[in-house]
Amino acid sequence: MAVDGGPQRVTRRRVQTRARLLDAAFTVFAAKGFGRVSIEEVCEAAGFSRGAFYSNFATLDELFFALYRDRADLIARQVADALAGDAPDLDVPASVDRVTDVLLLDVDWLLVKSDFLVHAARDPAVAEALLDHRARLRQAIADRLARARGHTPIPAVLGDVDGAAHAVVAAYDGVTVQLLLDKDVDRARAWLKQLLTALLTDGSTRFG
Amino acid sequence: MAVDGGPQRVTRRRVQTRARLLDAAFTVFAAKGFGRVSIEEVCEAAGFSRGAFYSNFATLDELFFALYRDRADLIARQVADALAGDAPDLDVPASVDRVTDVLLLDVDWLLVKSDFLVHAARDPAVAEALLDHRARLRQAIADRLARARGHTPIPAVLGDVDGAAHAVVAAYDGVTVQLLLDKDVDRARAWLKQLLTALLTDGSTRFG
DNA sequence: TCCATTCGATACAGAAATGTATCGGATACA
DNA sequence: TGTATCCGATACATTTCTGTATCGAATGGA
Repeated sequence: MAVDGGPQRVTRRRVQTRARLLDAAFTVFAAKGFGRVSIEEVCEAAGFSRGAFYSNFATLDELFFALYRDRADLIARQVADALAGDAPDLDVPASVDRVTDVLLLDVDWLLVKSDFLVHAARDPAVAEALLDHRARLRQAIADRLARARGHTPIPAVLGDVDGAAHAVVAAYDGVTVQLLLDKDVDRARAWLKQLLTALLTDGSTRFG
Repeated sequence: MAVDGGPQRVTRRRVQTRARLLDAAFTVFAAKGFGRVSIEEVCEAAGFSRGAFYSNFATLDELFFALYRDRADLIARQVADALAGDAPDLDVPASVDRVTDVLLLDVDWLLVKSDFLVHAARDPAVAEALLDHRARLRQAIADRLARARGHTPIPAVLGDVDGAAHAVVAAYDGVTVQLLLDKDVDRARAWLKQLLTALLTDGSTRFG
């Protein structure tokens, strides 16, 4: 029943069951959307009965939260890794390429993440968790930008590196929206790179 | 039953019933999210029985689509009006202020719009409608930017005015995401203005 | 291997949502 | 005003989902 205090012995079987439920949920959520999925459907996709579900989670919301946390942590780590490895003298565009590839890798994840967003938008507790994750993501980006200052100065309008990191995330979110509609990953990547370039590098060359 | 061919006489009463259903749906969708709302709840909020609903719509999806179309058209017209009235010699920042105020006016609408986005992301026909609306929005922005060229040149990295309009929409979407989580409209507006300024004006002043 | 504990399947009851068929009152038009 | 048509309320049948209680099987430690 996923009660507080929980089980004393955490069985190996239990861990696998939980993982399979989460994986199945990801697939089903991506395909139909969180709002249109029943507990039964998740169990069926995982090859379990509802008994297994109620033994591991209290509600579908709880499962969704666990699912999001697991995957979001994974992504955040990937981004941090992708950026932390850079030598300080590498220019920002190279990092932009790398982080863009990580962030726009899996459309299914973007779908689930968007579901989670609209879910969080109506539940302050969930919203806080999402804001936390976004803060971690921004931090990884800000750290990278801080190391690059001097090589690639940041536009003054954005303020400091935190402001710039904020802008990067906003660009990412903005490009994501378009990608969700046209499903064109390559275009989205190119477009995100272009946007980030416009935001982070000196745009002294103009036309008009 | 909202069948093809529909009713011969479109009664006055029918028009009002439909409008009241749409208004009630907007309220309920904003509060609970599309995925968690039943036909019954919409009817109750509107003060009708389910008979009224089925007389006007076949499914909740159909109602949602009509709801989105009505409101989105309204917003698009407001944006177009806000921008079209500008004298060509007014600078872009003034337009930025104006369009920002229109776009980030109503958090409830942003909530519903986001629901519609994740809905559209899983239904190509709906996605096309949403892409259409976005194209209209971009057009209004591109038109305004085209008139401003010379006064405020566009960064070369963004390409032409269409690219710049694309960037404006992306920034809008990106800021919307953050707003949905922290619900801070004033901050979102200030932040959007800052982003648009960074994107559209010459960022020659740097720090680092 | 034995056994205490836990895990997940099954069965059941109740609730909620859906869609339809029908009927009385409202509405537009002559 | 009369009347054919339409609109929305009501009642009903059905499906779907949920949550719980119970039980046999699996598991991990002695």
